[in-house]
Amino acid sequence: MIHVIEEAVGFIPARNTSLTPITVIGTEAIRDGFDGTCIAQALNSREAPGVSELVLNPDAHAGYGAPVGCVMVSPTHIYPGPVGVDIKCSMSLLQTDVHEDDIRDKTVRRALIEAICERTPTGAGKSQRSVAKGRVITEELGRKVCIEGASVEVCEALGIPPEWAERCEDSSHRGHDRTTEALANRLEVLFENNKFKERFPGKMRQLGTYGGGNHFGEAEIVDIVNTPEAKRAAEVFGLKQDHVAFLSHCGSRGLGHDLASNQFKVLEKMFDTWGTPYPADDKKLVYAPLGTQEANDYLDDMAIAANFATVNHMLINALVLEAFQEVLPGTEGHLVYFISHNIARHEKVRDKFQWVHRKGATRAFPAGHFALKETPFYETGHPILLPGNPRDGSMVMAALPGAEKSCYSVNHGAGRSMGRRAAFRNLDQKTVDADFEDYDILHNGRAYPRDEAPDAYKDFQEVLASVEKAGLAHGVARLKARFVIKDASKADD
DNA sequence: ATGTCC
Repeated sequence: MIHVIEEAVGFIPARNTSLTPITVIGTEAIRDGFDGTCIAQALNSREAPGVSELVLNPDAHAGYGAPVGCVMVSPTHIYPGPVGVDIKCSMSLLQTDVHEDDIRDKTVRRALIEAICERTPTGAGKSQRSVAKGRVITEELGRKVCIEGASVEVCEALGIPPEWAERCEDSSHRGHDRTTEALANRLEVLFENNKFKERFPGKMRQLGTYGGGNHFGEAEIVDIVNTPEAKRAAEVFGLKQDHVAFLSHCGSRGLGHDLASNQFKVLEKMFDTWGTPYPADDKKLVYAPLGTQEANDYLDDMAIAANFATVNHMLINALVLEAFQEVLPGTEGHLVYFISHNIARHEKVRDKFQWVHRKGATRAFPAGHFALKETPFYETGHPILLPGNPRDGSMVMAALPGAEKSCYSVNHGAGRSMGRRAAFRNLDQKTVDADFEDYDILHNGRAYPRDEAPDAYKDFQEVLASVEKAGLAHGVARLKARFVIKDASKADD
């Protein structure tokens, strides 16, 4: 079914042969590993109205309507499902000046884990502990967070260095008409709903928290790839060889979840009212044609959730830095980058502006891309932050011109190889925990959640090899985990 | 992903 063009590039013909085929990135081992549901979802998504292009990345697996690990492009339609329920789920990396030798001692690492967990809790529904050291999130500030994202005023109110904004893929999102007013207006409409209004203060108190599932914080040792391009990029990114960097994965928490779920419901109702057929009979592929009220509302909700996710990440990084400073006084740190893998962006694809839905996919603009002109990364490409797993490491990459073939996108990590239920059934707790013991990686839980174990995910080296062989990006630095912060409430299930 | 079903 997958036709091979190069070692790690192939295609799947669309069911409707008048459509261009689905681009598939992945070596033979990766291609053989895609499950049937994932391929079916890719075919469904390809034939959905207004979709001009679909890319399946090596980390792809079955998702909500569209596969996690795909890129869906449309000049005319917006698709909430292929953005996902965790709007602007993202990665961020904080580089510290702490040397790896300074955290070799387990006692130091345990103290760091405690100091970080004290400020940035994990788990569903968790809010900030003691409102994270004096930070008070009033309703007014919460509104500003949603409307402005990481603006100077919001950053200053929350103790976030405002200069980190230039280290963001997008530090603030605007509404459907590219104004901030649209978001202010939309928020007023949302507040007319009593449930939203009641839940709003609680949602805002989740700023600076990780949540559950695959979200995590991880202390890493940086190992810069030994090539001239990698060294040059690492210097621009501000990476420090053999020093501790902190990698975070989280998104828009309960707010994004509520806004996304509500949009699915609203659009489904519209489809049913109008008798509009669902793409490939899948309700999860509901859409709104651009220019309609429904599309505008969705784009505004997406921007509000994205702004929240942005400030959430920035605050987590500020709190993590504070935690390091408490345990290791004098620690300095700066944000390397913050980049999403669950968002739709208006980008130039094949010479025209289109909505690029990245569902578990990371933007990959190479050096010289016009959109990077005003950023520090015009000469190198922006950092691409790819979590693998604690045992086998994570990776910082930078895009190559070849990324054009995947609509300037790469994967977002390793990708699941087994579902959560299968992981609980198939993986042995002792074996999972032994990995952490053997590799001397500490974590905050009593046991590591089996559904999040390294072996519940695909072979990260094979995924990375796919990206490199396809010519999409090159490695800049390897990240080696030293401790993990993660919701461990399901570890003993 | 998610006060894991309003």
